[in-house]
Amino acid sequence: MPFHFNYSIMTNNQANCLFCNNKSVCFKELTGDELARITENKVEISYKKDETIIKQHGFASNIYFIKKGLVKIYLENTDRNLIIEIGGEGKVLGLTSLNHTKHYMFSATAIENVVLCEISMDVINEIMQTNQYFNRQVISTLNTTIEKILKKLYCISHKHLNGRLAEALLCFADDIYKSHKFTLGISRKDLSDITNMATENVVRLLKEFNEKKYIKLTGKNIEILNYSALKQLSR
Amino acid sequence: MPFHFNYSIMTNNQANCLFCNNKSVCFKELTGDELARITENKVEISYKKDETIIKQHGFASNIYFIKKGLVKIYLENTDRNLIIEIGGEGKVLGLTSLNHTKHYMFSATAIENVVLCEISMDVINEIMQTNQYFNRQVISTLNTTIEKILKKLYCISHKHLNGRLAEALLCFADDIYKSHKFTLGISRKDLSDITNMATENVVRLLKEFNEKKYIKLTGKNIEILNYSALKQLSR
DNA sequence: TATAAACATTGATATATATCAGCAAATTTA
DNA sequence: TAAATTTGCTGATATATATCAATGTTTATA
Repeated sequence: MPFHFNYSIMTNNQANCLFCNNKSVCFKELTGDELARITENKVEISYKKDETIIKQHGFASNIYFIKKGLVKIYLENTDRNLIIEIGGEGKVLGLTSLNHTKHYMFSATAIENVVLCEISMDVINEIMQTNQYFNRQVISTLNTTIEKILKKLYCISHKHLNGRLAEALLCFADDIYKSHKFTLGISRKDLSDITNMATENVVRLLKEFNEKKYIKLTGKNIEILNYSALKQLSR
Repeated sequence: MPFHFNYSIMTNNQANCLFCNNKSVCFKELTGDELARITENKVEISYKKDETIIKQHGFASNIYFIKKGLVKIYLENTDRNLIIEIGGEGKVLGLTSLNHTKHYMFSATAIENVVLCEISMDVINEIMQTNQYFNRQVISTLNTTIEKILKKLYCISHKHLNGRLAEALLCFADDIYKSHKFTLGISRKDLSDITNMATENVVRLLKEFNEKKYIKLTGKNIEILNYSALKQLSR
């Protein structure tokens, strides 16, 4: 069979950002020119579950706008990871390196199939020089991040195991899957990295919540049965 | 004795910001006009030890630029506080509310006599509309904050008591007092709110460090004797 | 100055949580 | 399909850390 070069795998998805209906709030009020500059310097990429998107300490060359799917954002360590946040549609990764460090502060991995736009940091820096609206959106986004991390810090430092796990489950139901019934895309180990406890304790506590009918647990399928009991525990 | 009205207590310190040699990096490249606007909308104030500067959940009406002295920045709670950072000269408080929330995210209290400039949030918002340099400095400052909080989160979630206390002592020596010999301006209770441990454990560990000759401890006077041992512990 | 209040210290004890070891179940690889 | 690897589960045990109670010490108050 003669060799036919497959052009499609060499061609980046270069849909014009101007016509994208799925823009991050940061990009909502960019001018046509600015969006054109972004179009020239972005690629849309798909990641499969478990693929690494950002590596902590690596050069912060791009930012990533999640269009579809979930990612775990975490601090890496030789012995143990700490998951800071599960990010979904609309989450922008990499802004925390802007005007601060050449490296990423954390790692990010797809926990299900993900579609995102990778945008060159250079063009972001360029737009920051000219568009105040963009800067203010970045500030707003960073402050949202700070609030989330402070909440996490508070949770881990002030709450016991059951409160931390209850809070994580409510976060899945309310913010991530937006339903009282969901299928966890992550392992018990990941849950332990979110709640900062031993995996065995995640297992034991999930079992306990199940026995007390706070949740209905079937492997990775979880249904919240007693929302207010979990809410109470998380205090 | 006839009553003489003391005008001085009614007159704010309105030194012109243009001639201030002590400007935050955020304010370094403002135009003369912008500095004039700030001059009109700022007051220099002194706080005594233990006075509250910012109250968590209060309206974020001003930002505070610390010119002199140390403050503790902390999350409040009915049972227990968590000190996020000890801030000194050059620290700006309140930026984390910009474009995000009308309220302060944390409380701040003077731990020694403090001189600061209180600047109206309105004029800060005004300058953010016109000066990109200012915006970028704010972004830089926020990202520094994020990195610090992440370090704290990591410390509290991954390290044991001795590591957490060692890290706190090194922070005092390296970043806050910038000397291996210093007099702590805070109580053992505050140290426990920094390291997230029981006050009794702070006392016991300080004693242990003293016995092992890692530090020389005399009440609130601390001298670092074995820097590398503490550094090792903090890992 | 006397008294009260807050802070610091110490040892004993209780509790929360991690670790270990062994096994079952599920998933991947050969 | 079988073997190997990972993931989930369970109970027993060890450990880190908090709590409690009592006492000394400093600082604030009457």
